[in-house]
Amino acid sequence: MKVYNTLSRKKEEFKPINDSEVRIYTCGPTVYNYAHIGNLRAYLFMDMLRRVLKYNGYNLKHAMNITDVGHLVSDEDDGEDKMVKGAREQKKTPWEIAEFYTEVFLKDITSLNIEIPEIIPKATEHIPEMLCFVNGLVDKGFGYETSDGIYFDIQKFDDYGKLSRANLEEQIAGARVEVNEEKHHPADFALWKKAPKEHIMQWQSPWGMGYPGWHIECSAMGRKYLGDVFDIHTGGVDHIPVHHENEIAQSEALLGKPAVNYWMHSEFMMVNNGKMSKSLGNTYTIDNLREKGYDPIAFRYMCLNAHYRNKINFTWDAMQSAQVSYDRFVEGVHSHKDGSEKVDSAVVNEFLSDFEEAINDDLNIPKALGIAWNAVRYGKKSQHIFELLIKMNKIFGFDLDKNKAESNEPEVSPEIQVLVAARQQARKEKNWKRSDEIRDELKAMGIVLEDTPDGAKVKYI
RNA sequence: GGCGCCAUAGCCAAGCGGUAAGGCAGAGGUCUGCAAAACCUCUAUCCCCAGUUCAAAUCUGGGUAGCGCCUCCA
Repeated sequence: MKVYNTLSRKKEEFKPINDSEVRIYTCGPTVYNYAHIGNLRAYLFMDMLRRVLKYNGYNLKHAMNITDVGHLVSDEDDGEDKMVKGAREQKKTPWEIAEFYTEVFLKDITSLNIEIPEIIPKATEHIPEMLCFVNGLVDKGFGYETSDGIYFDIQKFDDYGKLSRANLEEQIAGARVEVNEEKHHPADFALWKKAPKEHIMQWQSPWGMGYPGWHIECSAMGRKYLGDVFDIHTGGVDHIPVHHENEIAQSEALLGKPAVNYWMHSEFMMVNNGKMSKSLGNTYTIDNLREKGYDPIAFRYMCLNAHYRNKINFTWDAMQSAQVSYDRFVEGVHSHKDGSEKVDSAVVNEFLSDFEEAINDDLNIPKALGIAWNAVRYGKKSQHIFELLIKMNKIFGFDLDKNKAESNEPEVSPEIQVLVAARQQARKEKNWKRSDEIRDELKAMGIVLEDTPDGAKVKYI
């Protein structure tokens, strides 16, 4: 299989360090708020990567951190810290907040059929590893102490900026960089911060009480669970310029060699062609989708319909389109379940090989989905096609097993049941007028009937 | 100011040099008492200009539009 490596800006043949087990690190969430659908897209990408690797027979050792220490104390603009503030008002500790949102996050990704990585380390439980990492860097001369913390000296690391290919000098000339006289270089970043007394979370260190810098946790936990050198590191594109650049600097400075072979990044999700961010207030959560009647898996479908390295523009129209497509896709798959027509195995094999070629070409899931549709729409109904689609679904991860009709069957009140029965009776008597009256009546109540051979199906609008 | 991404039908979106996947919407049809649902059929020459090539949506150069990052953010 081929994957696009941000470091080389090219698709490369994927060669794992260890033939049987692929080691991956994914930058996980900071659990201080609800994850929005843009965040979730990144984990959908991670899930695709996992599934394609497994499809190719690899075992996975995959770590995704939970960042539960960081900017909880900051007094940012009020818009965003409402959750945190609210939680504080409820007299919760940062640990309780973290626990709450970690649980919500895991529930959210589960509702999208995202497989949970093998290892979910929490930052607060790895302070010793981080301190060890920082110490190592200081010993090697890459870290230095200032009055407020320990900083990484990027000028000592020749390759700084190689991932984003940023020209530091030029960037700094035009960028707003806070002046910190004590830093050797404006872009030097904190490995460890000394904590003011009022800082909520702090730990003992060789430099007094403090808390870890924003980048060190991933380097330290990745190394602990995956070893000095591992295969793939993933994250969102926003991590390229700073977070991952800094991880590279830390790890390579300490190890004297690259720690990661392939860097993979997923693009952003836009809303109405613009940026989606908490600070703009245009973010949606999984629950928001549910409130509007959308199945989380239909959102999954929407994301799978675009390549992970391209932006997706989220609109409610697109969401609606995805829901309809997804429902029809599932129904289409089932239409082959009991099919008895014969399909040449060459046809099935061609679908499969096209499919495999697509997923192995840097996770071209949208193309694979198109191929699956061609199989669904294939002229003959056949169990062989059904089995093929089931196999493909190892990648897609849709809810094919659940009977959609059943899972969507709403609770029908006795009052409505009476009306439905009355209409059935009228239809039996070919009293179309009465029958249509009842249908209109129900429609006014927000209920739509679909006549099937097994009777009328009740649907809420 | 610097770095980077992108521009394909009404909408979403593949395609990466050999003559435009797929989905939604729309139109027509089958089915149905009528609807609905489902199913079938149909609908583009790829932002503009120039170039390379037997051949370009795909490569090169120049425009134009949009977007992202450079500050916490997937």
